[in-house]
Amino acid sequence: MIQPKSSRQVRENRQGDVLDAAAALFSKKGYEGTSVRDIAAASGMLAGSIYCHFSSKEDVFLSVQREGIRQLTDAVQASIDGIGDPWLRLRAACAAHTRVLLDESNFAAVLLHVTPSRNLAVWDQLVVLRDEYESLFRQLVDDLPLPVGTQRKYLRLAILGALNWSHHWYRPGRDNPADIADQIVRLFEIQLRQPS
Amino acid sequence: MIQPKSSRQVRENRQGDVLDAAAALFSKKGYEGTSVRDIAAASGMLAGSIYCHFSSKEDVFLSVQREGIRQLTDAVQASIDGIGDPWLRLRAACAAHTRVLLDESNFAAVLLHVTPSRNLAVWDQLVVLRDEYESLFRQLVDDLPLPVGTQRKYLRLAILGALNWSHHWYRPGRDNPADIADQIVRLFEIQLRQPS
DNA sequence: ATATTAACCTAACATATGTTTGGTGAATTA
DNA sequence: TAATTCACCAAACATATGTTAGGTTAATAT
Repeated sequence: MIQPKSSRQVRENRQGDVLDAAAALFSKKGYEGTSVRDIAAASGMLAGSIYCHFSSKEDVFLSVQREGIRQLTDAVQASIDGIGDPWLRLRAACAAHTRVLLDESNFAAVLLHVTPSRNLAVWDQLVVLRDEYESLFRQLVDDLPLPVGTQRKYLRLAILGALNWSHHWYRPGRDNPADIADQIVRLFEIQLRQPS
Repeated sequence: MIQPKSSRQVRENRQGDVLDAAAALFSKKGYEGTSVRDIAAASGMLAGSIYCHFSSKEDVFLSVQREGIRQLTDAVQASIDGIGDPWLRLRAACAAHTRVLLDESNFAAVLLHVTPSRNLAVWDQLVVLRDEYESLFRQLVDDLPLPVGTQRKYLRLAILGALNWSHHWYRPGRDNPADIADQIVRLFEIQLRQPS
């Protein structure tokens, strides 16, 4: 027998359905390119029903972004847990970041690649969210033993940029997220790793 | 005396005005976020008049992209002209690429950062254009003397990714495009460079 | 059994969208 | 000077948009 769901379970799942659908659509068609009717249809309801769960289209978008941050943060923090060597920590974090971005969900893809018109009210909140997440990597890079004078800021931005850009050329099956991250970090690591 | 313009000159300038306005708007608000009326207003005309110069909104978009490619290609090719050392050639090319992307025009920014819904008819043409441009960098990276086993594909993608991503954090005045490119390329170059 | 809740639908609202049609007026050509 | 061209406007078209108001239905609580 199909499990009967309580109404609260149903409600929560439906919220999740909407977010899943929204993440997929935002990721594929952008913010303005996705209509509330698109999202509703993809979650098996009609446009107006969305407003039972979210107060506006912007609200849906913001929720998707928050979920993206959550997934990335959780994955990165779990990946470095118990690892001591600074370069290995960075490599693990980058692999997790890339895995979530490329494979696991559309939420991270929306967070990193979908930029709605800057005049949205949510804009400021998004910047804060992203900065918080980036500070994770700031810490990881700061912990690296590097030659004096190495510009850690550019190192951090270059690594994250190179990884994030993989979203544009990644093809599932042909490439592998963990490989991509490893290969890219190595390009920086080989040169900069200090003999210990 | 202000030079009197022939009607053909006027027409061409107006076409250019429309493209400038479109590039600025596409870059700021995305493809779907920009309306034909927006573009028209920013070029001092009404929506319908756009169709005197372009056959559709997609056509405007494609023209912006083509101009972006043209600017990037010209700048990069001019920048490496006469330079022999492979690493210096790469550095020059990256500086030119970054300069055009960040400072000189919105056209390159649209080309690299604005992705309309994939079901646009122009999509295939865009991919071809971008691939052509990227092959310039493929050549530059192939010409580098590198330690055996270095994955040139990832090196190329990492460099371009890191540079392109600068568009997300670049702030005019605080950073400098040429510096950004130089600092980033140096991160790869310092020890990958072979003693000659 | 009754009252209440809340997820969802139906239908509409005001506005925005890409595009077309036919006209105007100034510049170019003959 | 008369004819022609062409950039542009005015107005409309069909459709799509975000959002709201009110009704329906099934599950929950009393």
